[in-house]
Order: sequence, then C-alpha cells, then structure tokens
Amino acid sequence: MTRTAAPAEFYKAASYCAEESVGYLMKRIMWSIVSQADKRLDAHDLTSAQWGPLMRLRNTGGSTVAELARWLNVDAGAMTRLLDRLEKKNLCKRVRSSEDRRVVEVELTAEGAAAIAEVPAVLAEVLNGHLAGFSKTEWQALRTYLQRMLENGESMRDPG
Amino acid sequence: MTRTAAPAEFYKAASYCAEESVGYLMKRIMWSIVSQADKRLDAHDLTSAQWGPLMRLRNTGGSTVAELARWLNVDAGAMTRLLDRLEKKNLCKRVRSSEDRRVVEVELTAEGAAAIAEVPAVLAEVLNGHLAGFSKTEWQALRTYLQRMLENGESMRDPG
DNA sequence: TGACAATAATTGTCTAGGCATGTATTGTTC
DNA sequence: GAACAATACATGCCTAGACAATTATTGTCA
Repeated sequence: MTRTAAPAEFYKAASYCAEESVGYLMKRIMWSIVSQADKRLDAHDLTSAQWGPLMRLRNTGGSTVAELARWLNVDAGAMTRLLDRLEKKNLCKRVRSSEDRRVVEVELTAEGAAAIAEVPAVLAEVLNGHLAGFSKTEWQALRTYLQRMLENGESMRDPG
Repeated sequence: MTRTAAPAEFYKAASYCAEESVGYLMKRIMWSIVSQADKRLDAHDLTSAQWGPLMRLRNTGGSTVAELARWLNVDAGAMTRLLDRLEKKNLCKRVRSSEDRRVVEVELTAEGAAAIAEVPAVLAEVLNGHLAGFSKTEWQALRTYLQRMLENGESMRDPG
C-alpha cells in the first residue's frame, strides 16, 4: 500500500492566473504540436482525430471498436462514427467477430496503411522540434515529471 | 537575432511509439486535469469549454468576441456560437460597441460571475493534486521545460 | 435452465470546433 | 472622396466528442 504524497500548494484560489499555470502551458504546447503535425499531414486528407485510430491499428495489427475507444479515451459512439468516416474512405474495414458476435473487428486496409506511412516521421520531427536544445538528461527529467503527474492524477481518481 | 537550437533527436520515425512520447503523456495529463476539474464543477452546469471565456471575462473585466477567440485559440465562429449558449443562460451579455460598430463587447453578468466563483479554487486544487510530491525546485524546472517547448514551437511556426 | 447482470456496438441529440462564405464597418491609398 | 484592403462578427456545413437509450450477445448464478 503506497502512501500518497500530499497535494502541492503551488497554486492558490485567490491568486490563480491561467497564464501561469502548468495546465495552460501544456494546453498551448499541445495546440502547437497538433497544429504543426496537422499542417505537415493535411496533404494526406487526414485529420488529427483520424490518424490516431489508424496508427493504433497499425501497431496492434487489428483491434476492436471498444479497444480503440478506450485507447484514445473517447466515447464508443464517437468511435463508431469516426470509423464510419474512415471506412467510407476505404482506410479501414470492419468485420463482425465470429467468436464473440457482439464485437466488431477493425483492420487497416492497404490504402489506410499507405495514408499513415508518414505519420511516425512527422510526429518524431514535430516532437524533436519542440525539444530543440534539450539535453538527454533534461528530456528524461521532463518525462519523469510528466509520468509523476499522470500517476498523481490516477490516484486522485481512484479511491485514495 | 537569436540563433535557434537544432531539433533534438529523441524520437525516430522507424521506432516511434506513441505511448512513450511526451506528446501522448501530456495528452493524458490534460485528459486527467480536465476531467477532474469538470467533475468538481458539473454541479454548476458549466462545461470545460464554457468556463474558459467566462474566466477570461472576469480577469479582464470585459472583452470582445475576437479577443476571446484569440485567447482561447478557437475560431471566431465557434466563439460566436459559444457566446450564444452562454448568453441564453444569462451568464454573459453582448453589446455592440459605439466607438467601432464592427465589434461586439462581451461582459460577465452577476449570474455568470457567481457561476465561476469556484473555478479558481477547483483549478488550483486539481493542479496541486497533480503536482503532489513535487519540490518547488522540480516545479520550477518543469515550468522552464514547458516554456522552452512552447518557444521552440513558436520558432518552428515563424520563419526561422 | 432461466433470470439477470455485463459487455459491444450503434443511434439520437446535444455541445463544440474548423473552414469557407457573407455582411457591415473601418482604415488606407491614390 | 472613391476604390480597395482589412477587420469584426455571424452563418452554413462539415467533423468530432459526450451522454443517454437501445439492441444483440455473452457471462454468471441461483
């Protein structure tokens, strides 16, 4: 049973200022990363919401609607409709499972695989660009900090 | 004229893995922060998209549609419709400017101010929770890293 | 086995954002 | 002052996500 650290006291209600919070900072960094990745990928007619599930399909070699929705942290209904759009563009294919007839298996088509071929290179380039000037030590420190924030968030959600 | 640092090479196209990237980490932290703030605020019938402009109005003591859209990094059309919804709930009020008849000035109503009264406390609490166990030095280092990433993103966007 | 819960996928309805277009107003330039 | 660009706001149409309800199927347990 791990003892959870007490919350920090860096931010106070009375003097709270959005511009100075790590939340707003991260939000702006995400805007920057997503918009730059989108700009480099829009020739492929793929939106930032669309290459997410396609990449997941590529990495896992096939998945299901529910698993994709969980991994991308979106509603199952939203995933159904996103897959509708992807399937209409022939980027993925849905097949009803024979073992469990509730689930629908999703796989990447050849066209879908071609569409995301450049995604890893673009993401790597954009991330590396945002980390320009970082030493390896600094990069690792940043990842450790982020990992700790994520774990703190999880223990806030679960009954502490 | 500041010399821009060369992009880092932490991520490579061939071995790119979403789970290990700082981008996916930050995305998950933002999910965690937003969902926990929303959970603590939903009694007030305010969505995460709605307290943003209201807080900005509170901090600036009034603004315009375009300024709000710029600050929140959204489309002016989206802002118009968001303000439609907020105005329908009597949380803000729009008045055509008399100096420049193109602009519409937006102000917080008393009801709107009441609705966001607890937002700063909730945001401070959620952020502090995610920073549990951080020393002041670590928090400052994190902020510096994030600030540098943001600046890197800006110099990628502008002609380098 | 039969009742009941749990899970998977879908659909309807809402909020929400992006992009293109339209309209009114203001600034600029000749 | 008239033509033109620029700006502010609004609207239409699309993608997208959240929530609730529905249906089909599977698992569980008395």
